[in-house]
Amino acid sequence: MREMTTDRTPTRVRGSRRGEILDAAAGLFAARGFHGVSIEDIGAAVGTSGPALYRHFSGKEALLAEMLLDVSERLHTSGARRVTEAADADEALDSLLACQIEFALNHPALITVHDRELGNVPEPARRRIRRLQRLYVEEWVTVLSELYPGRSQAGLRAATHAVFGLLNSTPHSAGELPPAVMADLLRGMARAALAAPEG
Amino acid sequence: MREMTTDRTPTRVRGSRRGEILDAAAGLFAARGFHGVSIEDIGAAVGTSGPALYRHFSGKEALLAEMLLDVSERLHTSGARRVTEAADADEALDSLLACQIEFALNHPALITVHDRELGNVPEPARRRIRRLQRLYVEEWVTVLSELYPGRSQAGLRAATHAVFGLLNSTPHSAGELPPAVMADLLRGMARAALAAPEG
DNA sequence: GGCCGATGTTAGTCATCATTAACGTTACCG
DNA sequence: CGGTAACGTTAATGATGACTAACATCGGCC
Repeated sequence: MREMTTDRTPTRVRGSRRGEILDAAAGLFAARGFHGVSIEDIGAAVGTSGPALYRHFSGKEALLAEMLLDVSERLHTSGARRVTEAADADEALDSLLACQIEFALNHPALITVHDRELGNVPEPARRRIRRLQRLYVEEWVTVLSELYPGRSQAGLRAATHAVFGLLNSTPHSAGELPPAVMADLLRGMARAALAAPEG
Repeated sequence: MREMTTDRTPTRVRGSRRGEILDAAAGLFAARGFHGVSIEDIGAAVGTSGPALYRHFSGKEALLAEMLLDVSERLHTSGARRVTEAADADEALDSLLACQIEFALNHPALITVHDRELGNVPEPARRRIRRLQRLYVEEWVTVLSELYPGRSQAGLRAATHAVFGLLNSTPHSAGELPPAVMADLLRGMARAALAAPEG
């Protein structure tokens, strides 16, 4: 989004290296935490050694920033798109659930890093990520307000965070259940949890 | 539990410093991650500077180990006690929920560290912590098996992890709701989520 | 009053690590 | 061909950080 690559394949495949690095870093960050992973580790994970990373990112923090920004953007925009396409609030909630579950099941490392490492992103990018996260939560709260009128915004916001926690539990119970079954289980639990009476 | 302190106050109050250090470290680890916090940081947080810690713990990892071991033990034993005291499975689940919610609301930092930093605990202690965590999950699964017969163990295990994620979301939505209201909300959501049909 | 144990302090020491420098290599493009 | 852009490589360099050493302090207890 910042780069001027001419889109002609520069030597090998397009931006393959960049993506490869981001993927490897996500896995490592999820497993050991941002400060528990060295530049060398990341390089080794993609078959290059250490400082080669600086050809693709300006630094370790920049790498993390891009990763989190990308996740926040994907969640927010795909959520927003599917919500506007939905016929009613109930369908919108289905879409939001489907998005989040699909993402959590397919990219557990990104989900993990996304809600752990915001604190390590330097300030210019941090604010943007926070903003996207806030917008994403507000999408949920808006849909839920329509679906369950009479519940307070604060309560719905807390409920939304709780459901995120529920759905993002996926990295902790990895592989115990086939993905499709897991998805159904999570959807059912989330729907029931949201429908629970407030007090 | 390992120390031979004679229980006569050694200079000031009993083990005050030890506990103080563990509390401060928990907050810091939760906020910045194990590797993002230096021994100096922890010392500064309790008013001493740096290496004073080594009078109380053999090292940074030992400190973390003790912290996680303590949390795992508290969750497991308090859970186990309240379950055996319960009249039936429904009451047992109430107790488990109450324990977990109380802990999550009162010690958000410990909860956060507990499910993030196991990987940084050195091997002798790690196995013990894992064992306690497994036992704790099995307590839940046992109660749930009795309450919802016909559901698979694997499904109930995944559901349990999901509920932990839901309840432990508390650190993310801190202070939006008064604790008592939050507790009721979480209890209601967790109960509903667990009661949701499997598919 | 002098020893001791608990608890600190400040100055090393030795690793690790992010980042930079200086120096190839390859492949395409004119 | 010669240039150049993308991509790597191996050595510094400079911080930071865990841990150790050597040296106080201070409250009780004989």
